[in-house]
Parts: sequence; structure tokens; C-alpha cells
Amino acid sequence: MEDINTEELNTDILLKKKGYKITPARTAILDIFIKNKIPLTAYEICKKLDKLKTIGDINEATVYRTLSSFEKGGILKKIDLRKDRAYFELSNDHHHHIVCTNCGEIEDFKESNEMEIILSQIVKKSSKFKNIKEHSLELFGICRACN
Amino acid sequence: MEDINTEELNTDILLKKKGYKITPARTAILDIFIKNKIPLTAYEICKKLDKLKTIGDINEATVYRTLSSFEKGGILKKIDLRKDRAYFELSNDHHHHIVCTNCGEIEDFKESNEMEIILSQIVKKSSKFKNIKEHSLELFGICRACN
DNA sequence: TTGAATGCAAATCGTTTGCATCTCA
DNA sequence: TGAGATGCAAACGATTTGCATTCAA
Repeated sequence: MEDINTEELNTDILLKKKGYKITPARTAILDIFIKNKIPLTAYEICKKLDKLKTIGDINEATVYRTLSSFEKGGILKKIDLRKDRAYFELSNDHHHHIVCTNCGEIEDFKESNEMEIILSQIVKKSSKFKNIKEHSLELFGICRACN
Repeated sequence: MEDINTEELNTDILLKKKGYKITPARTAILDIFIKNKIPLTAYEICKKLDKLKTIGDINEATVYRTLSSFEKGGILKKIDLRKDRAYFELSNDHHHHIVCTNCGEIEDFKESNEMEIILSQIVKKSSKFKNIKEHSLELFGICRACN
């Protein structure tokens, strides 16, 4: 999968690069992810789209379709934060999350280099897999503010 | 949380120990988890219950309520395997999973000891959390059989 | 021009809930 | 006996889908 550098690319160039038709919905949704560096749900995207005066209403179904299409195209990553909805974030910056099970606060963290070694050891011991493509790693606890 | 040794305990003793009323539904559901050492969905539990001649029909709502109650009581753990349903397994044996994104095959693995060190380093760097309670770690790839 | 993208409304599906009834302790 | 457990059906809520219309290329 090609590298995505969302810092330098604008939305339309990125979309074109990935082979997407450029539409107002796609541009706006991608833009939201680039500007908000936090995991977002379909619902949150909808709310943010509603507030944008620069764009007409975008249907919820379109948001879902776009998120899923972006995920398939490798632009977004779906993550499970043990909440009732699916969260998405840009897939360019590999990191994981610590989630407060009380208030929902989310903090990012970078994986240490040893993690790669640990994962490769796990796979080496596996009988059914000879390699892996992805992994989830999310931490859960009560944040300082809630404690 | 108290240790659960499902190898030595029978279902009713375990239930009593945890303060649950002993009912046919609870006994049967817990028994299924003890006998099937794999993650199971509510739907799969229902199917297995249907096949049991030793017990009358148990309603789907009861299964959901029981799973959620067992989770709250620390008997079961809910896990996310990036499928459309929630999976549950006994919480006594700490391990994680490698999931084939093609056929759904699941392999367990034990976490290495270094993982604990890595996690504590992550928390040490955190500004919002001073400790964590749980973490998810699931690996995803294509298994040998699908490759 | 044309296949893909969108809007709208209805459908889907896992899960939850209200309420009457039953059952374990 | 009484609080908690269950069955049943309806509700719920996130997500998906069919279809007619619109639009980017």
C-alpha cells in the first residue's frame, strides 16, 4: 500500500492518487479527518458536515458509504474502542489508543519498537499463520480526571 | 477479581461462588463455555443450546442477558475480532487471538512477559492515565490454509 | 455520455427492553 | 414468599441497501 502523507497532500490530490472520483462529499469528509486528528464516528462526521456552510447537506448513507470506501482504499482505518459505534481515523499515522472507560477520553500513543519483535515471536510460534497484516492494541482504564 | 479455575470447578459451584442464582440457563451456558474453549457469539450459544436435549428452549434474550451478566461478573470477557458480532470467552485464561480475515479461523496465543513491560512504559509516558486495567491485542492476517 | 456517486426511505440485524409470568433460595 | 430470572414481542440503533436521480470525467 502506498504511503499517504496527509500533511503535504491536499484532499483532492490524495483522492485522485487513490483513484477516487472527486466529489464534494469525499473532499469534505477527508478534510475533516485531516483537520481533526482524532478518531471519529459516522455520526460525528455527519454533525461536522452539517455545520459546514461551504457544502450542502450530505446524506448519512453517503457518509457510511464513503467511510467504508475509504477504509477499503486504505485511507482510513476502522478501530474498536469498545463503544457502541465504529471509529475511523487516517491510516497514515500508525498509533494506538488508551481509552477511559468512564468518560470516553482517548489518548494516542506510539508503539515502541520492541512491539515488532514481540509480534514476530508470536507469529513464529503460530501453527496456522506464517505472517500477519495488522494488529489491534488498545488500552483501557480510568483517566486521571475521572479518578 | 478472584481467580476462576474452570478446570476444577463445576458450573454450579462457580456460579454460587460468584453469587449467581443457579438456573438451567446459566448452568447450560457456562457449561458450553467450559467445554468449548473457543470464542463464541450469542448466536452460536443459542444454536448449541437448541441441540441440547437435556434442557428446554432458552430464549435468545436470556442468552444475551446471561452473557452480559457473566461479563459484568468477571466470568466472561467480550472480545472484538472485527466481525459483525460480539464474541465471548472465559476470562480465566488470559490470552489473545490471531484471526484469519479470509476464513475467520481463530488461533489463541499467550502474551509474552515483555508485553507487561511495554505496556507499563506506554502508561508511564501517558499524560492522561496513570494506569490501565485491560488491553486488547488481536492480530489479523491470512492463515496458511487460505494462502 | 455513462458509469459511478448520491439522496431518500425502507430494510436489516445484532442487541436491548418492558412487562407478565415463573422460579430459585 | 419475594426478588430475581425468563419468555415473548416489540423497540432500538447503527449500518446497509434498492432504486431513482444526479454528477464527475
